[in-house]
Amino acid sequence: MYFPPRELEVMSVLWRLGSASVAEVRAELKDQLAYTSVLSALQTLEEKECVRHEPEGRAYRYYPTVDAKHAGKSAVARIKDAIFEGSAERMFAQLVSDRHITQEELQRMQQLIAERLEREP
Amino acid sequence: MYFPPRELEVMSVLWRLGSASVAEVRAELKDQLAYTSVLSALQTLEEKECVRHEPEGRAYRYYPTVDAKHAGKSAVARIKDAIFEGSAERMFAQLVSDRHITQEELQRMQQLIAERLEREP
DNA sequence: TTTTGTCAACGGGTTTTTCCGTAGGCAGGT
DNA sequence: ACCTGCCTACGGAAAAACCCGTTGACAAAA
Repeated sequence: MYFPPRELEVMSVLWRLGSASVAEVRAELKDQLAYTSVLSALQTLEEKECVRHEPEGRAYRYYPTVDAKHAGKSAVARIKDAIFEGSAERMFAQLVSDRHITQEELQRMQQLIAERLEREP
Repeated sequence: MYFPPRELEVMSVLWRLGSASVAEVRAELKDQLAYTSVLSALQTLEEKECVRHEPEGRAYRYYPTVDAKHAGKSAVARIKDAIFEGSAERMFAQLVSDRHITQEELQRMQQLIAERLEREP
């Protein structure tokens, strides 16, 4: 599962909103694209069966058919293997080097690890 | 900084080996590509100034000009924002859900978080 | 009814990515 | 000198990605 930049942005909108019309996707994108450009992207994604649509009034409503979790799994694996030499630890180091992670987040991460260590001793 | 699938594989080889000739990159790739296919990928990457080359005997030796760390930073940010709604915590959850992370790795991760929490209380 | 606005479908143009065949250079062996 | 083998450069085909204009449908407003 791989998404080129623009298609990833479109998928991102659908994951965030749950579903969206062409106009709604368009409104969420940073770049100001023509309506038909966004429609094209959605049609491409539909061809790949990553989204589907249902009629809604005169327009279509688009739904993601792959969930963010699944896409995230493969994306993380790809980056981890290609860039961090397969090391989850190194990737993690990059992840937590982010300046604006809250203490609460860090603590919940610790909690997650702790639980996992208890579960598999 | 964004690499399409094939170019990412090539960069991955260069990061892992430090540097490589065309033949060496070719040998590391899973897909069996023609020699000129690998050369093309490297030339494309060179055009984008992501690699450079130096003569070595009759052949060229290619060096990455962007380091894995830098590429990793932008890749992680992109995936985090697009797929995990900007949440480092969610991405982290995906990262540690990997079945074959060792206890030692998990403990070092905890260590990393602990240090960071102490440093910024 | 006419106009206006929104919509999807279609087609086309451009760029990027991917892959490879061919040509030509160059060193080493015969 | 000639051939063999490895190398790069070049060109180009094919597919994918990207972007948008035009068209025709349809409904609501004027």
